[in-house]
Amino acid sequence: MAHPTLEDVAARAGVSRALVSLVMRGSPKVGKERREAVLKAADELGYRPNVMARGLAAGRTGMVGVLAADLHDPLFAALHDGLADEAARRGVRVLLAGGGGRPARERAALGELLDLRLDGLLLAGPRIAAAEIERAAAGCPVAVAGRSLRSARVDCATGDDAEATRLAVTHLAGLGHRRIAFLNAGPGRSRLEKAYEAAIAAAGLTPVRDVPWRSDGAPTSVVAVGDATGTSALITLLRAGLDVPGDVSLVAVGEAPGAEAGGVTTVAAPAAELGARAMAALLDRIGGGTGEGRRITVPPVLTGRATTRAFTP
Amino acid sequence: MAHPTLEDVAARAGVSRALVSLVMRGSPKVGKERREAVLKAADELGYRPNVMARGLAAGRTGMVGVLAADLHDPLFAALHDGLADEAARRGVRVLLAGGGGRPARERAALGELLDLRLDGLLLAGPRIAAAEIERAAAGCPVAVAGRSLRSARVDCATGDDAEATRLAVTHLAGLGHRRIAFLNAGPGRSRLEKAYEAAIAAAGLTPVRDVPWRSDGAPTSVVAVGDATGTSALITLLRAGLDVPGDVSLVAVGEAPGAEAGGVTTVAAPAAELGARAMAALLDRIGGGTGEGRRITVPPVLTGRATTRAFTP
DNA sequence: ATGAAAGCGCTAACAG
DNA sequence: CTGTTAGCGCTTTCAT
Repeated sequence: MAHPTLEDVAARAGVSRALVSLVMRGSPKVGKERREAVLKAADELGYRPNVMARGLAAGRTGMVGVLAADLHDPLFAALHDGLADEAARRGVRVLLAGGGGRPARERAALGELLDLRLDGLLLAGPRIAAAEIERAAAGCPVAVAGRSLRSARVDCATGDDAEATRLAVTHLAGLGHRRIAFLNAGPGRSRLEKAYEAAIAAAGLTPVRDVPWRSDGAPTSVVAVGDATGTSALITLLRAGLDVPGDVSLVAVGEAPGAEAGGVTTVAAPAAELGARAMAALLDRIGGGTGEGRRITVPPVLTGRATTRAFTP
Repeated sequence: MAHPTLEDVAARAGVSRALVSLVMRGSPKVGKERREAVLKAADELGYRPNVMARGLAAGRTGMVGVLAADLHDPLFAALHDGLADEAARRGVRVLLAGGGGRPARERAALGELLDLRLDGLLLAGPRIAAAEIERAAAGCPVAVAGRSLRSARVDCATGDDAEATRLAVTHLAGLGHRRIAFLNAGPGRSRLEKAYEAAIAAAGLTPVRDVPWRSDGAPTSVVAVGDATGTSALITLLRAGLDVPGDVSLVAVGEAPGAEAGGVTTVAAPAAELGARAMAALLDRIGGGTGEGRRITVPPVLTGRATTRAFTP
């Protein structure tokens, strides 16, 4: 028998279907004797409950969907580690769908996930319009990780890259660096640059701009911002013939691919925690009814690796 | 109404449920008039078919599951691009599950996917035992990408890293390099090292081993093997004070994270094609009944970037 | 061309 | 404690 059903198990164990259903869900009100008979029959037949049928009948599936806007983003893998752990801890299954980095695909994937009628949805770094998310949230509990929405019924967990930038500057300043440059290759330039400037000012320093390497007032350290900037920045510096961290120290803001392998000191939101917090909020919402959408901010963490060193004149 | 059903649509359109079902699936044998009435009602109600119910009733879901052994592997994202395209092209939905890099988790995720009773399963880089895969394949069409199984009922699509290594050596030799070193940081050392040696011999050269940089017989080029080797190798070389590709050329075998951003010349299996081929095989198997398990080998491709240059004495 | 009826595999009240 | 009876939302014969 390819896929034995509840009924097959019941027949083999000589009991009713309902009894088997109870046993499969671990109900306490079944006699030891019968329970074991059922378990034995199920095992012999290789019975596995059909999740679809179960979901249809119960009205809940015990599964949540996770929509990854972009599977290429290494951030997502870390995020997934955290949210999967949290879900496993609470006995919930996770199903993924990938948005392929394109809003159109993401929208389609969201629709597919919605059509599955899962218990909830977690959107990781969504790029689609807020209104679309809002609409999805009307029919299904929704949480978002990596983007903040102003919505009453969506929980959001985000990092704080302005704070991360500030932390990077502070760290470098604490190491004795006085000339700290800012390097950007990504969106959000002005916002993070402002954070940089504010942090520089707060440390009693002045921004370093467009000063050539090895010149007199050359920076002794760099804060690199933007997703792919960490390792690329290191390579750029090395290519310029600089010793890192001998000549300049480097701190990358945000988890760049290969930052660990490349030994780049990084300050970023702990992605796993971001995922776990978002999942926790989602499961709370699913379980505990409703409430205002939560705004969760996870503070950035500095991971010291091999590209920073105290400034020595 | 939160989730209108077929029945709601039927009532609103003044027809029977069966009629609506036909229309939703685009059957040609429905009068134009009624069809439009149904479509209109469905639209007004915001009707979305429940895929669980549909799957249960139809015996097919129109979805395949993809199990990613390790979401962290950037290879998977590329693989997914290819397989998702192929699936979309053939009107099939894709659902993902992540193995978290640990066989135990992968096993669990496989079970969950199996319990969903999808139309088929695609295993990406599975680390679990062949016997387990075989067992899964007994109850559900299965294809594997990134690992070769000797199984009659599982289709496998793989790259060929020995061939990739050979190609890397040949490319460098073609560029005029005579002293080509081999750098390894990963499993499979002996196999790839043999491929390196064979290619070196075929090019009429001799292997370069343990010769210090800048010494007399120092290598003028390097073939770096192993998953994280590409960018790390570049960083290592730069750190050693070498100009790349001025002093040495570098070819990484396998798609390393950040290889593109770092501008590292790479020779690797085109992951998207790997995914597409595996998905195609799976869908063929689902559609066209059975047949011997296919063995698909996708030849590696060289992506010239900024770390190689012709040798000039 | 359209509707009625019988399930798909399971859960959830109910009775016993 | 256990079995019976209805569905969950949809597809699919089979009549009409």
